[in-house]
Amino acid sequence: MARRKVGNPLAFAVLGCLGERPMHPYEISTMLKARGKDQSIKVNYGSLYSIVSALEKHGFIEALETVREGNRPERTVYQITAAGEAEFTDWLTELVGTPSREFHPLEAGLAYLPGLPPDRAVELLEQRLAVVDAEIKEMTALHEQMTATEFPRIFWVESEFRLALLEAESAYVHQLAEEIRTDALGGAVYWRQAWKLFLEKGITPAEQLKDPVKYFGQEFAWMKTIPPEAQ
Amino acid sequence: MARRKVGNPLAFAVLGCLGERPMHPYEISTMLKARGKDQSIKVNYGSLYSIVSALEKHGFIEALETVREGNRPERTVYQITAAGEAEFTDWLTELVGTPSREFHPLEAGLAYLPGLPPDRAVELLEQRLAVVDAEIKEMTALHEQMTATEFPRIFWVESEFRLALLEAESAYVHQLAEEIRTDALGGAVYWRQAWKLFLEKGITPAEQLKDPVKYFGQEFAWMKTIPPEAQ
DNA sequence: GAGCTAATACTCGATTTCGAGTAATCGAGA
DNA sequence: TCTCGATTACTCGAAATCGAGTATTAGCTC
Repeated sequence: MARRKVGNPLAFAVLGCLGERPMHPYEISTMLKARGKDQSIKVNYGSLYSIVSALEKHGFIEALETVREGNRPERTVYQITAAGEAEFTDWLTELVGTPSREFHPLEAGLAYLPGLPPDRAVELLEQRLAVVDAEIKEMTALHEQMTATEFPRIFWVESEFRLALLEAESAYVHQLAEEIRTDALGGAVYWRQAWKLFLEKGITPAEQLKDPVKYFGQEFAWMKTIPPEAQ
Repeated sequence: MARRKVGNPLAFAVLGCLGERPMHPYEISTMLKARGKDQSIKVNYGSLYSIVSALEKHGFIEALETVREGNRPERTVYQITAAGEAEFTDWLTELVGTPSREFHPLEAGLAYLPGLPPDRAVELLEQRLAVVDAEIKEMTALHEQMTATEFPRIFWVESEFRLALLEAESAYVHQLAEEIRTDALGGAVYWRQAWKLFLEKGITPAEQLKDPVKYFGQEFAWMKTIPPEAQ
């Protein structure tokens, strides 16, 4: 069984909403948007109704009443149960107190970076930087505005945290692009040469690995000694 | 239809592996582990066979041969197709060049931080810090070791990037915990008071919101003016 | 009062996902 | 040579996921 009976982060947001007062699913979705919680939690509205059912099935929420206004579809109003409140607190405790292994897509990309020619890699890293830096600028402006209107920081720490991560990403990517461009990155020369051999002479990476000394010089003799399980 | 015909990051890793030479699924899984790619890409071995089938169905890989060694189960060896190579390069290009909105679990937690008493929040943030800082230390040591053995940096940039993110997380969480502890965080005083009222007098947050001036003083009059759609 | 757009309030089912299970074989030690 | 745990290699189905679609109504304009 999964660690949580209902594991989708949207379920966490639903419990958070219903902790305030009873609501019907559609109201929950508008509330989440209005509060900007959809900026910090991935809210997929297609999953909302399945998640509400799952929460009800496991006794975290219960139907309070079913109302009909005019000729509109029926709306079931749900309220949180004691078990639901406990689940929410437990979940919140876990989210704050326990780091969980995240896999950033850029990590996956970097793990296969030699799969692109170095110049192309630099180009793409710079393309990413443009978008990331624009977002940093936008968020910074928003934060300044919230500070100016004295909207208490406790209500937007999640946004501050996101900004901190974006700034770290920007700084790292900036530095990496620079180091590739100037061949200051260890292995960059070899990387450049491997792509040159492939593009100009059609020598595939597999062939290159068979005789690294021939293609890259004596200092790459070690490559033969290391089996395919490099690293 | 989804952006990618096979969207699981593991499919990206499978294409990356088969780009090197033909392999059978189980060999792919051991290769990914041996290369440490499972550190940068979420590899769920339960999904491996479904993903390989999906890749084959869409023409990104094809069965090369089916071999049987001794009485072992049959193993189908797959090779990448031209379409598969194109898909891999396109995917890699996207991973490197285009930021995608990530939802860090801590962001979700911070968005509901007032749901915990301030002192408990500090406690949990510090608990997280202990784990994160231990990991930072471990990774730093590993990086030093790789530098010492002259293992080229280009082969571990993904690890450097992860370290950069962890360091940013640590710095932010450290600062936040400190600011809550010292009430330097905007709104922290109100947050503390709200929990005190609730724990000592049983006044629920909902009741408090109805008459903020009474509970928090004149400077919180604005809270009444802002409807539930705060922020 | 006709027509249009935006908002409201869901529903559906094709895929995808993944944990847990299975079963064979290998190798090390007793 | 017997056993037992580790490794090899894969299967299955229950549950989750999510985009895309639908139908109604409110409110606005002309």
